[in-house]
Amino acid sequence: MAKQLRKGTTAPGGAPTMQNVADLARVGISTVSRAFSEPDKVAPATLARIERAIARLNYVPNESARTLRVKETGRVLVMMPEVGNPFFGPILDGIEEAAAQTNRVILLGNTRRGIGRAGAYTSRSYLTQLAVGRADALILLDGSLPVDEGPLGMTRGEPVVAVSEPSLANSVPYIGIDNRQATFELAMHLGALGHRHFAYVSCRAGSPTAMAREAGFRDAILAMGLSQADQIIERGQFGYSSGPDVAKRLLQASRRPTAVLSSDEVGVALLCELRKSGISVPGEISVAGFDDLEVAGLSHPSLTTVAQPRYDMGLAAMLAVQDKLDGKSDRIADQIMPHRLVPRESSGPPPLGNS
Amino acid sequence: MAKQLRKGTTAPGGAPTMQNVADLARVGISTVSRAFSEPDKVAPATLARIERAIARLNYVPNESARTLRVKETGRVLVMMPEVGNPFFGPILDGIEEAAAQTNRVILLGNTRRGIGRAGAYTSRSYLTQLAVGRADALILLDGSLPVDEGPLGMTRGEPVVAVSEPSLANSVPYIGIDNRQATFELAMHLGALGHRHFAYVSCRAGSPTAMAREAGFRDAILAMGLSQADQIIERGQFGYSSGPDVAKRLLQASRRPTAVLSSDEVGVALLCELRKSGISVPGEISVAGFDDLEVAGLSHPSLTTVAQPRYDMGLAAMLAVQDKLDGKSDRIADQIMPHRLVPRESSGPPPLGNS
DNA sequence: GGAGATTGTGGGAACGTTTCCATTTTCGCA
DNA sequence: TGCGAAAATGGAAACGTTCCCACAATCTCC
Repeated sequence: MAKQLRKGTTAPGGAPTMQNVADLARVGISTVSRAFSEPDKVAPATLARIERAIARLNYVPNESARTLRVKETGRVLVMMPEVGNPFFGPILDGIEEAAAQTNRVILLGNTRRGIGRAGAYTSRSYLTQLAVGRADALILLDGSLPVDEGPLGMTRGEPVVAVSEPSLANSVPYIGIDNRQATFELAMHLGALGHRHFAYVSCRAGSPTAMAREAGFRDAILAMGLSQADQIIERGQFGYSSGPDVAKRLLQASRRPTAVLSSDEVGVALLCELRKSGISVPGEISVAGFDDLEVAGLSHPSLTTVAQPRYDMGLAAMLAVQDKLDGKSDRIADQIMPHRLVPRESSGPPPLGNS
Repeated sequence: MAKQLRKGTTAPGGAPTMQNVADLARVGISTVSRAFSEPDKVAPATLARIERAIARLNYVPNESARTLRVKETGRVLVMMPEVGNPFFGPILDGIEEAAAQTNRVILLGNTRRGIGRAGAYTSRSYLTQLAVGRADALILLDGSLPVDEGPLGMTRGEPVVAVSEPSLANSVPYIGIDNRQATFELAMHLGALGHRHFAYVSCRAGSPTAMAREAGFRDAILAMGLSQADQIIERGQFGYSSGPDVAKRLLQASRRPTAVLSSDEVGVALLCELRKSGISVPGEISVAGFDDLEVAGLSHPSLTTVAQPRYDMGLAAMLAVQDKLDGKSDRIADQIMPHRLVPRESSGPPPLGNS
């Protein structure tokens, strides 16, 4: 009942509060708050006392209380189709790097389960559930996510940006390479080696990226003056596991291609399969991938591919988002990043008499 | 000035609030709250009205306000040394899977920058900064992080668990394989093929995992009745890039080993290097990795290795954490998960006359 | 040496929930 | 019909910040 517990004193049960710091430093609570936000508006002596109190109490500001007032979470939601996919690794790394610079934090979301992962009886999508009030911005690594779904969607003006794969929702800025041009160059590289019969294996068919690449392939066919009819196009959702399947179909084709374009995963799997069948690469068939995953450089033969600056893409995305959040810009602009053709052992001239 | 705006009415500026829902549904605010937490204690008719209001207003509960009251964030912090490393992919995937089941969310932290990433003038570590009040639990994918650092560290009783790599801090439960036993088996596998001269390349030297594996290797040497002196042990931090280096040193050794044990990364890089030098694998040298990364199965020759159930490890870790959070258990127990020896093409009998 | 500016400080009202408690309504049953 | 119990409901006090405002103390300058 004594005076000393007039104001809560030192942390009773839970974590120490700002009030506790204020009491210990013999100042008002608003002065403590000020010490954090505008230290130079606090007298040096007072500041010192407050700092000491903070250290003694081991005080850490309560983030929820702050967020409740200020309406900024310091979190950025990153949605991706598979957390485990190595393709996303460097992107995530870049995002994290930028986030760290402003003490922001990454919230990880998985689109695998798609929509409808709502709790209770709010019939909102997982995305919305997760996003509204839980993060300040959204970085999409999966274009198929319906961002502007619902009456409001998550779009209360929070920055949204799509990385590496354009969003199906229009009006979402895109940061990534020019897939069409990149594929065009890759195909032309093979063409320059002498190839005339191509197979194009499209992964994640239907996605804007897949379509852009396919278009780039067609551009090249046209540019080489070849007949579209001669070129095989396979579509589907292929991973490492599809090697045997794809290989079989390609080899059975009435007119066997001398060059195959696809993804790094399919490419490497294909390499394995062709070796088993005793078909030499690039002697009989050239193979090219896409993305320049680590594995492309380590396979045998090493895989010709196109490198995307994945780390930089992640970095750029997060920086753009932060600029918008911090009011340094009011719109996120599309950013086309440079790709790089990486010719390796798996591409070479076609067998003689087969041009 | 009219009566209708007696209670804030419909969302003026920001997001709709629970009060707005209450007004629209013509009930008290506590009834709305109850509708969420104990729907069966609310009259069906009332419930229906509330649901309709929620739908109409597009209401989503404010998480910060809830957290402020209830002191549960629904977030779990996952700290890892490199976000981009493919080894962590499946682990993260498992964690995410389990998290999704209870509507929890993953906060990603990077230990790369280590300690000292504090903001303002709280001299707390990044970890503590991040953890206290920002997450309900911590999953460590990097044993070297000093969890119990500081007067309190983050340890206010929040569940902590180390996955795949034991924490240097004692008292942190470990979920992962028995690295010593696994390496022992791997070495014995090579021994059974006839090998007598080994090289062991230790990665991330100094970590508990590395030490356990090295111990397992020594166990095997002993079990085979071989002299320790004959066996080469290299230590360091090796990634894919170390192939040439490691290869050179091994081949220069006074007594060239016929079998090399290391990680998948080093193993694959080594394979590349040996091929370039015209040394046949496994004809002249057998190579074994560890972890069974995707690349191990795709390299040429495919790499003998030990598989860890990474997805299951992540899943188990998150489940254990959640059980503790939800009061279903009061201690997280160590969990040794089963590993699996994966013999592939890169291991075979030593060259004749070299046993 | 006093008026007005400047600097430093503290009080208290939000922010949007949850939860305790009190109150009102409904129901079961004699 | 009436009485107690049970079921529904609403009011209001936290939770720990931030920030507007008011007040006090110290300067500045003629």
